[in-house]
Amino acid sequence: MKTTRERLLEIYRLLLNSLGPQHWWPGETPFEIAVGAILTQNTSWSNVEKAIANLKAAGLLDASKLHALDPEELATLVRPAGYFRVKAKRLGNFLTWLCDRYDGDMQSFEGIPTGRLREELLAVSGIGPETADSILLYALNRPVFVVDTYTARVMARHGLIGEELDYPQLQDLFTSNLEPDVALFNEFHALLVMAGKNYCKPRPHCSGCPLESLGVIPGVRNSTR
DNA sequence: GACCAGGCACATC
DNA sequence: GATGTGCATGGT
Repeated sequence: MKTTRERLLEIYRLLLNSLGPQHWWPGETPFEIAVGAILTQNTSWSNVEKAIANLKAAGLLDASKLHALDPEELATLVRPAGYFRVKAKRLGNFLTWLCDRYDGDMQSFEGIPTGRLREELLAVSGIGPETADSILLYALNRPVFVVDTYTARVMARHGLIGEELDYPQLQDLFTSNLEPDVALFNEFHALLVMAGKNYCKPRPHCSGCPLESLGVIPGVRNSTR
């Protein structure tokens, strides 16, 4: 009988072998990654790219400059990302926190415990668990496992989880069975997203998925948190 | 034209 | 505490 840890690592290897390294997160600076994390909420990355390109072209991919920008102009720039009024507001909330508390400099996070940083991010209206964790892992290299709808769908589709788990439960499945390894967490989440995009689509039923041969992970239904 | 996309806050029961 | 709804562009 394989342990949950062994099953998870088997999934990881299967995905990595078939899909290859994903080189996440697409973004040149921690700030760009954080902006992308907010803009990609329930939105395809191709749309986010257009919005970030607008910000770059305007020379505004900078916390202080964006913070000083007229909110309506910000909304116009991020329009291609969808939900643009909501996202402009959320970006503004993030910028206010970052500029007021950390002088707009994400380098200032160094030395701050991950747990405290997570709490502060979650206190920003518009930043939920996935966005906070994406920023922590991909922008700040903190060992936090990011889960999302793809993660839940891929795992459920292949019978690896027996029911719908909420965010903390799903996250706990990974973090309590894997060592806190930034590189592993980075690649694993990216691979699960790619598997979700390319194979485990909502419909039609996934086919050709690297995980089709897998069985059920026992004992994850009562994962606590 | 329907469906989907790397969520989140808020209203309502 | 659970469930429902608004938010919006752009690709398939």
